[in-house]
Amino acid sequence: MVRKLADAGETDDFFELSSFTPYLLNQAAEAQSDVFSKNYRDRYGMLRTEWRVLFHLGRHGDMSAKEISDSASIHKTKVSRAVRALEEKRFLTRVTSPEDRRSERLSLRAPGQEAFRHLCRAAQDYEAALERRLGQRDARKLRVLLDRLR
Amino acid sequence: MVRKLADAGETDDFFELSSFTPYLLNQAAEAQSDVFSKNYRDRYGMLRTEWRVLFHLGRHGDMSAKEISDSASIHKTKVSRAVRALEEKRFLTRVTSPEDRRSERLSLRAPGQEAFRHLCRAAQDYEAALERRLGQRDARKLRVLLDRLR
DNA sequence: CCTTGTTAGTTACAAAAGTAACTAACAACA
DNA sequence: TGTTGTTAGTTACTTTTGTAACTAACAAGG
Repeated sequence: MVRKLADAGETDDFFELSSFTPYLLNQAAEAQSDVFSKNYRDRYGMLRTEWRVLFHLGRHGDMSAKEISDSASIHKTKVSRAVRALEEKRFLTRVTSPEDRRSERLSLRAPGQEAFRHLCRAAQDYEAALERRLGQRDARKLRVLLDRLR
Repeated sequence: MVRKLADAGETDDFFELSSFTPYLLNQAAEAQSDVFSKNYRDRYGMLRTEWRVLFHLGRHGDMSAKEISDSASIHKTKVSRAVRALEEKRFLTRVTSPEDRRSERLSLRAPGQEAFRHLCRAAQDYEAALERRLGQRDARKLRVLLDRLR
């Protein structure tokens, strides 16, 4: 844990990357994401952004790409690509908005709604498993702390 | 926090993406990484993997790419590219190992060592600031929890 | 109408990362 | 020595992401 710089005796470098918070955050995020991504990747061939867009549509009802982009803080090009992918998977339809022909109303189709419900259940199960693993107190504490870091 | 699926009354969907742990983890990790990356990106034009490789060399003294790859859990192609970039920046040299001519001994040059020390200080400062922000207890708790999630 | 400026969304291009296949060197053993 | 298998590291190819430029539509003021 504690060691000096290779040869120079001048620096007292009591620093380990493996206990550096941004590093730990990244490792943990990657590990969790790898595990959960199986749910949308293996069964639906979805990417993370697609699952997020699908979620927002399922959660909030019809929205425009702009609204998703704003509410989910996803860049508009990522949303644009995710929408196209979801459209090709027949998970949603788009209809040009009558009051503003620049924007499109995005709606989940039946298969999209089904995927949404299935993935929500999977997410809830995942969260429950995590909670069992960490204990309810710690799981909640973790969420609070992470929220403060955003 | 609590809402039903758009119109179908059958599903009780008490689930918010914004309190889903993998999502929070990702948001927090990205936010922190964005902030700290300025340190190695703006001043040295380094990528995250390059900073990690530099760190391991500074921390453990001369190593081979394979050793870095193993000890840091970074895929060998990423290490390979990072090593080349660091070499082009004149931060390290490579010498073919005499006892195994497949592998190369990587050594930090003076500018690399300086960058290492500077970035370690920056990381320590960053960690200290985070600790002030969260409080020592919570900062430590966070690290412990993140460690359990890897 | 006709500018000027803004907005929704797409496309094109460049940067980064993952995967697989490759080269060169080693090791072990018939 | 020749064969077979393994390892260190690189390269080629593909996928994903980021950035900038673009198109079409709107809005406000002259």
